[in-house]
Order: sequence, then structure tokens, then C-alpha cells
Amino acid sequence: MKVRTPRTVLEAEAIQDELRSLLDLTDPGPRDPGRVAGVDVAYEGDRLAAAVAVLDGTTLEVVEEVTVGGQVTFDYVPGLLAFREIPALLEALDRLTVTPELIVCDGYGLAHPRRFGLACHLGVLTGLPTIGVGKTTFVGTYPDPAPERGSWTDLTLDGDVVGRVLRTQRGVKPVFVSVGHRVDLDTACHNVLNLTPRYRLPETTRVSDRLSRRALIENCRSVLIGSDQRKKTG
DNA sequence: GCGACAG
DNA sequence: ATCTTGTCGC
Repeated sequence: MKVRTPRTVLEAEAIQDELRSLLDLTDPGPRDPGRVAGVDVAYEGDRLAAAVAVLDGTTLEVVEEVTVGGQVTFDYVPGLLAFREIPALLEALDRLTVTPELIVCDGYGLAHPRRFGLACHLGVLTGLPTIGVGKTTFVGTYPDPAPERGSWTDLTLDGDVVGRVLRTQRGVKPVFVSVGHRVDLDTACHNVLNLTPRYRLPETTRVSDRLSRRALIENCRSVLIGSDQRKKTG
């Protein structure tokens, strides 16, 4: 799947406004999906490595992993993260041999200045259910959730509830959950809790994060050694 | 007007 | 995201 990269911030924002009309916010989404994918991108200068890890939704064991190397094509701009990560992520997702029932993104979905964060963008382009799980604040205000695992509060932006601040482990910093495409907020949080039996972040996120970093190093090693191998890892 | 700002 | 040492805790 090929994607055009915008050349300006204005052009990027126009694309978001356009794609936002394709969002499906009515589908409740998969309650306990059998296959859940985690996606992440690691960077080093202008090089990048995208990774997709598909886990069994019940055992959380890794079912399939895919990585692709590439070059940065869009500088990071708050609110436009998707344009930086999506080209490589789509390529990685294309190489999967199994189709995940849910994709967990690193970042935000509806909780976004124009209501179209990375999770929404990836969902619309793939047609698959997606959710966003952010590690730090981006937009919105919220009260702190109680210290118990599973407690949460509304993430509000411009008077709208755009996500939830969810405590995935007792006494540990909460994560920021927002829907992407074809999943409702209750289902999104339910799944995030299923994916965090032990750590703060979803297993999907942890696995894809390690995978992308490893791919970046491996690719670098082949260059330093001077091998004439592929520039894209799969 | 100035700063903040997912990854 | 990435740059970075030691350190507290299981």
C-alpha cells in the first residue's frame, strides 16, 4: 500500500480533515480478539525501523513479527506524527501473513487536536480496528485516576470526552487510551487491561518496541560490516 | 504574545 | 524518538 507524503503542515492537516470523514466510531470492536498487533517505529538520524508484532490475545505469546527498514520522510510535528510513521508501518503490516483483529498503536487516536491521531489514521488506511495507547500527555485535561489497577478517568478536550486515563498497574503512572477506528472506548480499555497483566504498557507495545530497536541495530550492523545485503529487513 | 506539544 | 549513570527494588 503506497501513501503520498504531504510536503507542508497545511497539506498534512488537510489530509487529516479529509480522512477523518472515513472514521467508523460506531462499531463496538472486538471484545477479546484472538490476534492483537502492536506497532512501533524506532529512529536513528534519518534511518528508521518499523515493527509489527502479532500476539495471541489470550496467551499473549508472539504469533508473528515483521520489521522493515526505511528513511525518515517527514519531520516530527506535534499533531502530525502519523505522517512520519505510517508509510513504514503500512509496509510492515502488508507483509503479515495473518490479519490481526485489533491494532494497538503507540500514541493517540481521537484524543487529538483535529480528532485524527495516529491510531485513527492507521485504522482508516488499513480498515482494521485500532486503538491508541499513549505514555505521556498530549492533549486534554483529566483528574488523576485512583491508584488501583483498572481505575480510570475521562480525558476531556474542548468539552468532549476523547479518551481515558487508565491505571494499568497499581501505584504506577497511568496510560492514555483513545479509540482509533472501529472500536469503542469501553472495549479499548478492556483490551488494554487484558494486555497489561504485569507491566504498565501493553505487551503488544513492549514487544514491537524491542523489535523495532533491534531491527535498527541489526540493519546498522550490516552496513558497518560492509555486507551487501538488503536495506529492508523482513 | 508565549510556551506546550503523541513519538 | 533519542541523548545518558547510577540506583532502588523484586
